[in-house]
Amino acid sequence: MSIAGDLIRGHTDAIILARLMQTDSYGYEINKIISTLSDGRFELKEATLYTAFKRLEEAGYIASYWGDSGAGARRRYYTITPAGREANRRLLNEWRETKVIMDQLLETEA
Amino acid sequence: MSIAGDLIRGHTDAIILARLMQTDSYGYEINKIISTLSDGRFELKEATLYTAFKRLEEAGYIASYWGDSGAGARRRYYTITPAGREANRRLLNEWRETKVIMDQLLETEA
DNA sequence: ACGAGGTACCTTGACAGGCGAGGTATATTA
DNA sequence: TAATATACCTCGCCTGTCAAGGTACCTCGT
Repeated sequence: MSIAGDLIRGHTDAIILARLMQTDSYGYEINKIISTLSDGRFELKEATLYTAFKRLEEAGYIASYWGDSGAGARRRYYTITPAGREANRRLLNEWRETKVIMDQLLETEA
Repeated sequence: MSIAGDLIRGHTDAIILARLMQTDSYGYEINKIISTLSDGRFELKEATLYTAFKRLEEAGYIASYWGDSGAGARRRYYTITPAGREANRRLLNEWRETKVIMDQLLETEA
């Protein structure tokens, strides 16, 4: 089974920030890692990914710089800002909260 | 903390069907129960709720009938159909899958 | 008698995020 | 030289959420 768009909607930013908490990275790589971490069951579409980068950068949660490529085209690296780390904490808490509530709503026999 | 719309987006149908798996119910009551089950941390907005009923009925997952009201205005009751029970199983599995994947994406130090 | 508040339903229009489709450019390998 | 992988980006559609507004009934206090 694979997980589609609206199920993840609202968590895209959290996923990206979580990656950048580990290390600076660039779009293509982030997508690969997400795919790997989810055992291929989920991947952000490119349009979604780059839209999210733009949104996050405008919000001041990430910053970017051009890095040199190993092989292939040039890479735009992203790094998380202090505000981004803060947002990451908040979004992680929101996700944990969402889990609890959703479980209550879906798994309860009330 | 309370949970906003987009975090739940895509799971609205699952939430409603889960309620109707227990018993027939009507909009106003379903909303109350959802609010109660989530300890007031989440509630579907009315517009969202009625949009969802329409969508679910068109999909053949629920059916409706007018019931008599105890006190107040008339009530439109909803009942889950066999196809709806099937959908409920599928959506519940999707949610469980989503949890696993999201946890891998958000909680992993990879 | 009347107003307030709870019960109960519904629609319209705006908005935002996901994504299909399309485009650009470079490096490697067959 | 063609294919494939790397790598970035934009446009426009679609869909679900929701603020705002509307209708109607019943009860209770004054």
